[in-house]
Amino acid sequence: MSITREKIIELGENLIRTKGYNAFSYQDISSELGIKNAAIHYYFPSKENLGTSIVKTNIQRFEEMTGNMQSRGFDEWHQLETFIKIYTKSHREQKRCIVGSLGPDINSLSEQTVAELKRMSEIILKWLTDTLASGREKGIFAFKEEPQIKALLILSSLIASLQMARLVDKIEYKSFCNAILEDLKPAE
Amino acid sequence: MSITREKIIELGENLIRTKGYNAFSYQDISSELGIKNAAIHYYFPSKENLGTSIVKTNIQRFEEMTGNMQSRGFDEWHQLETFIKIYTKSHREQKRCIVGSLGPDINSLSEQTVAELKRMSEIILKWLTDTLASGREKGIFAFKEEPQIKALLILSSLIASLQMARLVDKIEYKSFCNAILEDLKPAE
DNA sequence: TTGCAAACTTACTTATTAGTAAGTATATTT
DNA sequence: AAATATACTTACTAATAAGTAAGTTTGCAA
Repeated sequence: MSITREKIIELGENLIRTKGYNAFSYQDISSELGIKNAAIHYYFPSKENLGTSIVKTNIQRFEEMTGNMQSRGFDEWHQLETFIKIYTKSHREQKRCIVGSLGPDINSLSEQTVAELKRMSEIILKWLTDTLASGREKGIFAFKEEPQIKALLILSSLIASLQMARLVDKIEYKSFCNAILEDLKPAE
Repeated sequence: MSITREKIIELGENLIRTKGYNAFSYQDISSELGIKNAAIHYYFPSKENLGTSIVKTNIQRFEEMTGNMQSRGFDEWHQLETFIKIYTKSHREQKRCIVGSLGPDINSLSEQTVAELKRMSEIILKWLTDTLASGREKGIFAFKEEPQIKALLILSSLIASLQMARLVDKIEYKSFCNAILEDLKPAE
């Protein structure tokens, strides 16, 4: 694949995760890459197109990660820990996640992009639900709620906390993430 | 105060909460109200100005609500329940809250608007923290975490769940909110 | 060496945006 | 009756947006 194409996707993702979809333009990308505006249209005819491609790339990345963890035999606790690390990394880099960045803009996104975004949310939520359920069966996790509800609670917390962290200064993000894991620990 | 001014604020708030700050224009408001673009500039010279006013209005509304609950002697459980009702109402109306709508866009908002938004987040978080802390002292709530962390967890969940609800179809929002309250119930 | 495709640039169009300056109608005050 | 303030409209400007059509360079294949 083309290096330029990959750089556009990477930069576009960063712009979405920092400024937001409607606040970035092809100019932001072209000036950063030292190319012309039309060069981006060469790879991605429309902005919708670029948006959709970015989401698709993220889905792929997520599925590779979970696939890897499962094939390496990570237990559920280890898997959840690894998953949460994505968010602590995002927090360090002052970025949000793709779902948290594009979600707010669904009313101004194309059908295709929305469809991919929904697919991504559902894939993440399904993985988290399954991991929580099988982890509880094995006694690794303990929680009262339905796995789906618990998954939604955890995912919501992670997504929104990245936003909140940019608004409320004194957040200790690590203790926040610890609290999520701690809450799942079975009583001795 | 002017009725037109109030209508502009109300419509602006709705647009921010549905489309997002960068996706709505003065045109959206003027065409809806049957006035000209410039009429909005008469009341709000700049879009930043309108944004800031909308946040200020929301802060006022929140402080009136909490003030009312306290003066009427609502206990902590009742107060939290009422607070959560704001979000179930938003969910019914397919809207997000102001913090959840503007938060994603802080990198493209004016200093003033960001300052007011931060103030709003801190006011909400402080109220929630205090309510959780005093509720736990009275035995109304039970939770392991620091009140501030717990407040952040709950607020994050509420904010993000409004976003998630628009992405993941099968969410039962009521059970989601129930789970938050249920989690705070002391063991018998 | 010619032909052709990939990877762009140049130069543009069209649409939309926030914002402004000057004018107008209406009601209120002096 | 004259002056003034309120609440706008008309008519625009300047900037930026996405997008396009046609041309250019470069490397490779026939």
